[in-house]
Amino acid sequence: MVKARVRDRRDPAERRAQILDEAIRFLGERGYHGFTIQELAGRCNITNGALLYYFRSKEGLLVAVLEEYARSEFVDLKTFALERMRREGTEGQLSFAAVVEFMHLIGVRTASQPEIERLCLVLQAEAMGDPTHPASAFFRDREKMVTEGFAMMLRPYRDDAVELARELLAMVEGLTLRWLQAEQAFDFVAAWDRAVRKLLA
Amino acid sequence: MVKARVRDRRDPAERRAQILDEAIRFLGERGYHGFTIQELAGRCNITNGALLYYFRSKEGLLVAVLEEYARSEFVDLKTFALERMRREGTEGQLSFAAVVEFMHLIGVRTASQPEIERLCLVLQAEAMGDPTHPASAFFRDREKMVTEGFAMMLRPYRDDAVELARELLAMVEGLTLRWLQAEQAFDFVAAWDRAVRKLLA
Amino acid sequence: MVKARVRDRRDPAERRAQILDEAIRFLGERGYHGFTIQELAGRCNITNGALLYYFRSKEGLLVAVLEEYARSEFVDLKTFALERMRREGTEGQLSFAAVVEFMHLIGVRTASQPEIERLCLVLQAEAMGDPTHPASAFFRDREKMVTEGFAMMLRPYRDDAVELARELLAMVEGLTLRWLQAEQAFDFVAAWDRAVRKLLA
Amino acid sequence: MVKARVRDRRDPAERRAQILDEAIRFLGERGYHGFTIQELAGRCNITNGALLYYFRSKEGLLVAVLEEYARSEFVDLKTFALERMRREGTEGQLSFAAVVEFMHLIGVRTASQPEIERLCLVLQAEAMGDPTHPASAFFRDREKMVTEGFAMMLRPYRDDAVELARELLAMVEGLTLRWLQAEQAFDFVAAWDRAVRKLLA
DNA sequence: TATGAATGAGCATTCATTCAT
DNA sequence: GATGAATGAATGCTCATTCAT
Repeated sequence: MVKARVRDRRDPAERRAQILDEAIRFLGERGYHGFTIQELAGRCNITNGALLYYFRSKEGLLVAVLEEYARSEFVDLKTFALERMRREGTEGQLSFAAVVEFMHLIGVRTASQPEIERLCLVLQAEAMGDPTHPASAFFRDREKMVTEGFAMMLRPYRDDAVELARELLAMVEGLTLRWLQAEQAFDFVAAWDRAVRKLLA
Repeated sequence: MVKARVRDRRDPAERRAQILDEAIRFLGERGYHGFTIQELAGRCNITNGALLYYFRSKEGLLVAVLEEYARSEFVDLKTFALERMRREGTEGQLSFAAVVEFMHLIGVRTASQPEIERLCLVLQAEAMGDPTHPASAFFRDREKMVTEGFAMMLRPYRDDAVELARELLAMVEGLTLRWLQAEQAFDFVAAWDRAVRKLLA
Repeated sequence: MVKARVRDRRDPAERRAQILDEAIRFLGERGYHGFTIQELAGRCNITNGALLYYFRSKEGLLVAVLEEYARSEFVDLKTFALERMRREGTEGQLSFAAVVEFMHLIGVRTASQPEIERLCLVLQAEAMGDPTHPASAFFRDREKMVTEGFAMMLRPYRDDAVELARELLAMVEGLTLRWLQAEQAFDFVAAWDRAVRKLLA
Repeated sequence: MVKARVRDRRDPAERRAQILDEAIRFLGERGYHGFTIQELAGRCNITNGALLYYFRSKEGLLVAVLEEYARSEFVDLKTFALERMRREGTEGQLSFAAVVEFMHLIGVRTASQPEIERLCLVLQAEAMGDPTHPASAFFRDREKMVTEGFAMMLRPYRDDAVELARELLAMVEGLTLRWLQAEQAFDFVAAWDRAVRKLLA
């Protein structure tokens, strides 16, 4: 309006990253339907026009956030798995000890990025019952991929790999939910490690 | 001319129930921010004015849905617990066998009302990061109540009652999430019973 | 809704009077555009349906209020004038002393019914610039009638009867406005009598 | 297809002024409760969204109009008073001749801006009986300020300064009311000057 | 790159009015 | 006479998106 905001020119990549970062937090708080371009732009100290210059639409922004999320997860976890397999000389298979360590790593990762976990949980829940939700396909695919990934890891050591995979995944998500709900009032990694031990017993 | 809606007068209690029922489904699909009074009214074949005649506001409707949910849960589970305690002659304490049965009952209940479970999950996630969400207080309170309730049940039999309660609750919610995500593609009750056995082992 | 209001059957004339009375107060507070049938019905402890049974529409109610107002004013003032003329044996003409007394009576009347005066002022202002206002014609006519009435009274004693009439009328209304604005903080009759003396000097 | 509104970009200050100008007229016609953002936008040939871009809400618009009104009145009248005091070398006091001239100036001002005067009258009446009206405080304060201002001016020359102030103010407002009601059918300035002479006699 | 004025569609809510009971 | 469920048309306001600068 009459604000006379100072024009704040920045490096495009940097700005994109800033928006993405703020978007993760904000989307995690409000969900896709509850957040607004306008307010997100405000949090980034830019105008809504500028924001839409980087992400063509609200949905475009969501997709970018989701892609960034998938990429970072892939990098962290896959890197670990590949690295381990190379070291152990096994091909496409992790030792049982490595599987346990992998589970632990998941816990550490989760505990270290509560905002991203919240985002994931909120969007997943929002998209769950609604096939028209722009994140619907993403989470349906992810569900399948991740279950199969876990099952494959466990198959050499258990007959009930699929059920076990399901239990482990249910536990991480359920525990994360309670952890965030309780405002991180308990030690997530400890709780998760304990639960893993029981489920893998 | 597409109008020609016939005035459709109904018994108030019946209409209220109809709206509530439709609202549970719709809220579970879209969440609080994603659903609109307009469309819900359409699904009920009434005007938005008529809907707001029964529930003074969007938030009022949500509260009514939540209250209905809490009431029905309370009736089902508390009834079982009290009945059991009476039969067993114990006071304020369930036998271990009854606790196991109680867990089973929870699974059966969950599997029998997927829409309500979805509603609960979606709203909980939506409200999680946002203290201004109209369901925020409800789920914060519920979290505490339910954790304490579980812990109390388990205390006579385990030293780690609180942690165990947390694990069990995380498991139901996580399993429900996956079950709904996978469009109920696996046997929920069996999966839950199996997980309970492991966690209580 | 679920209120179970007790059916409160009453004598029609009495009910009509009750509604009219409440309507004068409420219309005076909010004006025609600012008041709602719903709230007025609430103040009368009946349903909006019942209210519209007596006055077919919002506009109908306004007209009834205006008619009642005009009737009561006519009765009070005209009665005095006619009575005086009869006593003085003059025909269609008041003695100067009677005119002064008439002015005083107007002041007393005004001071005795602030709600009605507020109603009149509010509706008049509201209707002033808006020919589509349902009270527009009423106040246009009244303006003419009342100015001519005053001028006629004064003509035998003054050459500038029209201007004087205007001044007197402007003064009553202006004084009433300030009196109501100031929440009746000064003696209206005294102020008016004083002003009349000056203007008639 | 009736759309085809051409995007009409304008200088913000100019647009604001245009809206304010149109708002004064429209508010004066319908009052706060009777006017709609929608129709005002139509008169300005913009969408209601654009209008609310300049004034955040209906109430915000009213406040802006009132502020503009107060500012312009202050400038016109205070300027005259200060200028006069400077010329006459008196401090904080106007000569009696200047007071008379000041009254005349008020009349000229009033006659020159019927729309603004109507606005003021309509809003004042509307707000009079209703403490929740957004202009309520404004007119309550103004009432006090203006009465005291007049009284102060008159105090050096009269013992009954307060009563006299009241009479003068009642007269301007009453006369304005009749002038607007009668669609400006008489010479306002002449009528007011005449009345002032009588009241100051 | 970024701004910010403007649009158009949509949303929750209000309200006068109707009408079966 | 009176109730209250239901309608339909507004109304203020929000918001994703466009676009000239």
